[in-house]
Amino acid sequence: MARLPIYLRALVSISEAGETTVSSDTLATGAGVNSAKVRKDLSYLGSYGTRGVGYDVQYLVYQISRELGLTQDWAVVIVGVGNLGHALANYGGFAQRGFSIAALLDVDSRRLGEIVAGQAVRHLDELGAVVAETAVSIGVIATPAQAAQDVADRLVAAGVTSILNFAPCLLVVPGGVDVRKVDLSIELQILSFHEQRKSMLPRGKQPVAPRLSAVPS
Amino acid sequence: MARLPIYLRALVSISEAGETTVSSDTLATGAGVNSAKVRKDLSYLGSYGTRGVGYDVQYLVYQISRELGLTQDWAVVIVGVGNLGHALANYGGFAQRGFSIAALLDVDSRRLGEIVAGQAVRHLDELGAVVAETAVSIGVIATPAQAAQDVADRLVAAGVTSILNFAPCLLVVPGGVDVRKVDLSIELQILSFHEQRKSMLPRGKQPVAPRLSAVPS
DNA sequence: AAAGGTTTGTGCACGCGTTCACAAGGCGTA
DNA sequence: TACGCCTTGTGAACGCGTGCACAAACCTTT
Repeated sequence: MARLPIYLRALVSISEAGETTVSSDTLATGAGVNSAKVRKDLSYLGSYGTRGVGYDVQYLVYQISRELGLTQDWAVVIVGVGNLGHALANYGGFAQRGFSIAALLDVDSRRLGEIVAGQAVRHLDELGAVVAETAVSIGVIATPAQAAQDVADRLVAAGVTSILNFAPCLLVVPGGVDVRKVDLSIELQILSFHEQRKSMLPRGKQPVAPRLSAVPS
Repeated sequence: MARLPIYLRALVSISEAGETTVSSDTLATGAGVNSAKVRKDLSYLGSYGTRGVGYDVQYLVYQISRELGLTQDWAVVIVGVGNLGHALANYGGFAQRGFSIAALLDVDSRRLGEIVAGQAVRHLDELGAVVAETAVSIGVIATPAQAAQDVADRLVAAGVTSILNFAPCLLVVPGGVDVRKVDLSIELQILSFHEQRKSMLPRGKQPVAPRLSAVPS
């Protein structure tokens, strides 16, 4: 389930607050969901809470971590060391959760050799070697859209079976390869949609300036 | 619908390829969904395709842009100018789609005055003034988790009604305020989950190193 | 004008996820 | 030990999104 990481974060927060046990209702509040949903989800992975008491926080953290595969370290390769690639490489949340950056790759010769987050940027052609060395199974694409499909093909060819795609385009990959997409501008467009709905009925604030030509790319 | 931005991107791509008309099947392929879903979605917003031909690309781009509120410019304020804030400020995809950055705010005195993407970083205390000046309705939170709720409260107090949250935490906001969450490490954890499932039955690659202590924060 | 091919629009049924509601069960207290 | 409180686990119904399948409609060709 996609909610397990949310529960995990809430549980860690609760654990840091000194609680040793937690009810489904408390956990649901911390995760922003329904308590019945929490119980169903936890029962799905054969959980063991005690009726009348709740769940043991530490035990639950371990169980979810194990289910998510976080009891192991995963090697990640980041392709594309632009603004976003820099931010991802320097983002501390990865190492904390057992994701180590095996390499930073790019094709721009001006970026090669640059030290980012303690690693030298290497050329994309070294992808095969990197994957072979460190058993990389997760690739992160932080390139422009037009390069993304080629990078994805290379990742798949090198044996990477999970891809996190930040490029604003559709990737086609063979079966057995998981792709998750994060598109910043789509998130903003969805917010824009809601803003517009809000400005319909109630006399709300208007946007900065109307535009007549609406052909975004 | 949350799929409209995807259709829009596919349509723009198709338009750039020189096509003036498009069938639901072609659009579905470009968006990675089912053709029936495309037709349902488009009919929902009172679309006008012609049977036997398809949809007029330009007209559809305009209709979807209007529905999403992209015929207007929206002012966005970015709070937190760390690695991620830098990347967001420099990300070209925003301006292209009618989102202009009204201000970059932070509380770290060392960052104040720094020029990022053509703008000087201002102090978070100026939020009220910024919102009043430029009618900001969308706020982006790119701060550490512990500061996120406070920033969200300030945004709401200043009149911002849509928030894009990159901080890994749950935000509580009053009704009428939309929050969308983007959590990079959760995406990786979901991929980790799938990787682990893959390594179960088939004798697949193993992760770099097993970890015994699994208490991410 | 008529026929054939193509594509939209949509009624309908299937399936999944969500939620309610309650029985089962543990813990504390007397 | 018995009683009452609290919380889990889950059966069942509800609702929604998805996809199928087909009629309606348009264009092209003859």
